[in-house]
Amino acid sequence: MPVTIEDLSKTLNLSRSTISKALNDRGDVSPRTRERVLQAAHELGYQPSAAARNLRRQRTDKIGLVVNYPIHQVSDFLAEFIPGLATIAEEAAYNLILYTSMAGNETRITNLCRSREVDGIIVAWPPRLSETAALCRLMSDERMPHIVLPRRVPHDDVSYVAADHKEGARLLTAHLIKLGHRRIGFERLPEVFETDYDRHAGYTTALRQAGINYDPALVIAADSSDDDYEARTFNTLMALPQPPTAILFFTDPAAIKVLSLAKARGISIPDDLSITGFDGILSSGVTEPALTTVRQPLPQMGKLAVESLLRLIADETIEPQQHTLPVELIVRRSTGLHIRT
Amino acid sequence: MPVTIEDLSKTLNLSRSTISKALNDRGDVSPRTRERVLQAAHELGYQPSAAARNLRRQRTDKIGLVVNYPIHQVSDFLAEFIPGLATIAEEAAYNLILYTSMAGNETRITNLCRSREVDGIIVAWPPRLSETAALCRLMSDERMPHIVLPRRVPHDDVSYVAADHKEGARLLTAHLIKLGHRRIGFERLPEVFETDYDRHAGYTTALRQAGINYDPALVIAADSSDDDYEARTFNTLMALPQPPTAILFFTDPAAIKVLSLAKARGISIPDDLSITGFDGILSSGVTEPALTTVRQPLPQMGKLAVESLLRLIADETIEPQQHTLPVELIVRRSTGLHIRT
DNA sequence: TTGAAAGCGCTACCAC
DNA sequence: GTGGTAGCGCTTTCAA
Repeated sequence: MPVTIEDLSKTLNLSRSTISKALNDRGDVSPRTRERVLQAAHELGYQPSAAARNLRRQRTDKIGLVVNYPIHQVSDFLAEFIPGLATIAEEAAYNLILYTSMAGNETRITNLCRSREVDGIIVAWPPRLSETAALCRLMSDERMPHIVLPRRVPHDDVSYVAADHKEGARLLTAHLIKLGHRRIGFERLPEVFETDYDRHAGYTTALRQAGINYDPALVIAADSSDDDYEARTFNTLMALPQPPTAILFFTDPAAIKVLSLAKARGISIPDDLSITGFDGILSSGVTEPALTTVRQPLPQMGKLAVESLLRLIADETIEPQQHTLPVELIVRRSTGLHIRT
Repeated sequence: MPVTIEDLSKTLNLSRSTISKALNDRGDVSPRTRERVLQAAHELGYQPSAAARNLRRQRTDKIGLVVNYPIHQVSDFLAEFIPGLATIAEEAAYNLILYTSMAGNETRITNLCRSREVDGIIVAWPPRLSETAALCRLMSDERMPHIVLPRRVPHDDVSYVAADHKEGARLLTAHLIKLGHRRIGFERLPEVFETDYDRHAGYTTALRQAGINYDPALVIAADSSDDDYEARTFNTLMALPQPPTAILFFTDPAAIKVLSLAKARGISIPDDLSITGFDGILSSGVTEPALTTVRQPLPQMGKLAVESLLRLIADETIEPQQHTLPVELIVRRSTGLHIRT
């Protein structure tokens, strides 16, 4: 049986309240008493029961990380977020509870809110926009502080931390234009709503700034439920009467797959075709050629998400926390000069 | 304010006990009453308070994942474990709480045990053997069910889930021998105790089976606190009067680093030198040449760890759970024939 | 079949 | 400066 405050009380002939005060530095306790209590607590190995504390204080000092996406598809990203998330949380004496299998399950989220087993929720990779909005409203109704990661939500009252995807796509496109490319393929992934929207906006912005006409034939909407979507994007674009000389893929893994596809077809990268990824995962640096890509500041995003959430927990009347973090263009060997013919 | 059992009680004019029984399918409750309770619970949106439940039942339905290693150094592995861990846990109605910054901190682990905020602990990447043993004894003293991952612990009373590193190293070595290599370099990492020991045993076994003499000069003990240890291993071995024609590195990232080191030095892989990694991370498949390596069944290991821990939680008198899982040799292009001179 | 009451371990209020 | 007491929300005897 663990040592309880009652045991201390008996040992020291002091009331439970006094002991509690001494232990929590609350109220007036004589220095001498404090000392005795601390001493005895240490000797007996007293540690307050988390459950009893939680019940009494009506908070748990835990935050929930709700992963709203097939977990194995995002575990790479998770790995980069977790150090930031967990470190900041623990510095603030909070812990992280992982909830992985509640994708799109409103009931389970509702129950999580109502059971009050966490003080706040980080919603990671929520599904399409309408569902995300519904989820957030639901949590608001339950008065559960929450923040969306890593996606921008275009609603004034929703907190989120995201990367600047518009600028990322703009940087990549501008980089290709500078290399002489004029026909630049672009892969979309509409299901990730604002992320997709922002990237597309960055792409068109770069084209406009360079005075290049937007050609809808060069823009392919992919569907990640299709196992082979990157191949489809690639094939569709290369089958065009005038195929592009460069393609922006939606993710690094997509671009990496295309690397081998191209090799198999005798298309040399970057001599015949430049391609880019997005995210800057570890693998993107070791392929042959290494990928030109854009890196999101995942560790900082994780930190910021927790910091913002803690702020929302501390004061629920605070304004929504909306953060868009800068990205970094990484130029490597998968993009090269386009020689005009 | 959340709906409590008391609210239901008032609404239905039933006692709290009856409601609790109806909700938990316990005791005898008339079907009609049961129905009414369930109905009202649903309508009012009742969800039991986790804290109150935990306090009363003296358990939390949570398991702790204590990461005993600088988190950013293992987050890649963590990512591969987490899907298995979390999925199995959630199927059994448990959740995972992450504790990342308690490396080597016995006090914090003790406190975690005493606060009873988890029902069991998975100790991931514990430090050197003696500390691991101390940690496990400590948890045993606190009667906290626990299991070590992903390392074998050579004590009868400690539960663990590990991969078969001995067989992994044996497979790699035998593969190289079959390719004609006789002088095979081997990198050790003593700090990971049994893992290192087992790998070394696999290496020597393969040599012995092939009738090759063990040459201590070919075995380098690395120190991961040295930022550049793989370069040091590589340089030391290649500076030998008779350098090896193949080297087993301790991890994939180490081998990947050496890939570029070798290229910079004009050493062709695998023509001049064969190298292998260990772990089979994603990147190992996209390098040029791709790495020959050994894959640990991380997802299964995660699953098994949770299953075993749940068993220990359910029945603390059960025998220790010790599991060593088979590994898989992945032959790729970083190893090639050695032509005798 | 239902209900009253005790109590899990803690904190906070209010007397003293 | 200290202690008595109530109560957080639930489950579990035990009695009716």
